[in-house]
Amino acid sequence: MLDIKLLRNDINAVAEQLARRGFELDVDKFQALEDKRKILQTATQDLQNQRNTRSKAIGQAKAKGEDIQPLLAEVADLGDQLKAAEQKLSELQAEIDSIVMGIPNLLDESVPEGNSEDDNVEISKWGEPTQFDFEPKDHVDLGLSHGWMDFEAASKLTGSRFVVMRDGMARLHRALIQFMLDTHTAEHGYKEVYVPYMVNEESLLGTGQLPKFAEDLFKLEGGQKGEQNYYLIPTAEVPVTNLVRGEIVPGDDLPMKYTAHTPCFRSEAGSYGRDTRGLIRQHQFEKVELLHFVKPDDSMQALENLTRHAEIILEKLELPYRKVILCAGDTGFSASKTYDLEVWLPGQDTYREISSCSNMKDFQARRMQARFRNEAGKPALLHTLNGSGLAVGRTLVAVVENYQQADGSIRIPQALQAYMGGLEDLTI
RNA sequence: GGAGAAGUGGCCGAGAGGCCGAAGGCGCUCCCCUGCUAAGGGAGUACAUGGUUUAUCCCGUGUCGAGGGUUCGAAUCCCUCCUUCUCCGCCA
Repeated sequence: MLDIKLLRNDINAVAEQLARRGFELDVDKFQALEDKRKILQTATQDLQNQRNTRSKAIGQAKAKGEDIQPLLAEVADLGDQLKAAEQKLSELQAEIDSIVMGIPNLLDESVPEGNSEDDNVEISKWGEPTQFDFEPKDHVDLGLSHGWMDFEAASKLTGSRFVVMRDGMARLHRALIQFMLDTHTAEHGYKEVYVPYMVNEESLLGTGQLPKFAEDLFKLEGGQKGEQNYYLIPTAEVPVTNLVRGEIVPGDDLPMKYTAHTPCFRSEAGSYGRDTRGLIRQHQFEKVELLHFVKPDDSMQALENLTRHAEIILEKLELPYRKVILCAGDTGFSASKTYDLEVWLPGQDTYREISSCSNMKDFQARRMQARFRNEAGKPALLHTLNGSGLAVGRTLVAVVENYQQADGSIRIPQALQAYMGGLEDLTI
């Protein structure tokens, strides 16, 4: 959520900024609503003031034993007026809120212009695309031929875009998770957290998945109390970031760095026909997430650090990758600046996204009222960041494809061997 | 799942229709006193938001778990929900 004051004072500059990412802000509509709000709110508060003053007078008169009937007559219709005014104001406020909640974050100055992923800019490259002296297969062929991946079984159990993994592949998948968590906690200073995989609506509003992107989520029916409906998390970003929702943390506690492994559930609405083959785009996948809560001045540096922590996983696994900065049109709703890490996939003969690291600045914090006590002792919004470190399913794909041998076996990266009981190869 | 109890500022805790944004204590900040230590005295100390503009000040409004209701007036009374605790049951 953007600062409402910024919208009131400098809406044209905001609109101009948002146009960079292709978002059109209806300036006239917003200002018309704001003008109405100002008048209505002043009037309402004036009525409230009258009510309070007169009620107080009644109380004092009563205490002195005076006759309060004349006073009561004076306030007779005040209540109805007030109720009507409050009603109108809250309707108007709701309308303004829904507009404001639908406005994306302002982009950082360093974000390049552009409309789509084709305009993203490569920042750096690590390693070279893996060379083979045979025709490399993609992970689906490799997985199927050994019975390691079973998409048919998964579709029987559930449906399309799920997988069953068996034997060494299932273990390799698990090993990756342990390896990533251990690296981030032992070497990068993160605290590990375990969080719910279902969250309520407030949490999704806080991180920005709602109200705009409901169709991307799995919403649960039944089994929950009251009228509250739960959602499956689309990323650990939601539960972990919401840990600070409504909190005022001591300034000395910042920066806070958390890592969490969770499954992620995405409906992938609107992506029909894309990446239907294999593990690239599943309804359920595992991810190890990195999150920072920092003071505003530190967030740009924190984004560099966080991205670097994700890069190190790829380097330890010796997987060639490149780092790109997302252009204005490709940067996500809540993000101010995003780096994607793209790993080399021989099966697709291209780089594919494996991590996305973003600085949300105060956008999520404002929605969540996540604050810290600054030097002056006053509460101030903190900054939130998150990134994948890494997407486990896609990392598995990268390992399988880059480490494949001519005979169809998979070499196990050095860094993972300890997590595989010393195993050096996955063979049939 | 059943029975009961409770949610008040950074923390503890009083408050039971009006004089309550809220006693008192702890903590924190500033000042005074004190040779050091320990102790003592004084002042200040919630958040959001409107007027209102970078900010301060001032005035107003809202907030005592959340949302409704009763009332001229609600932390206080009523209803619904959420959460926590205790006991019982069930369970990985």
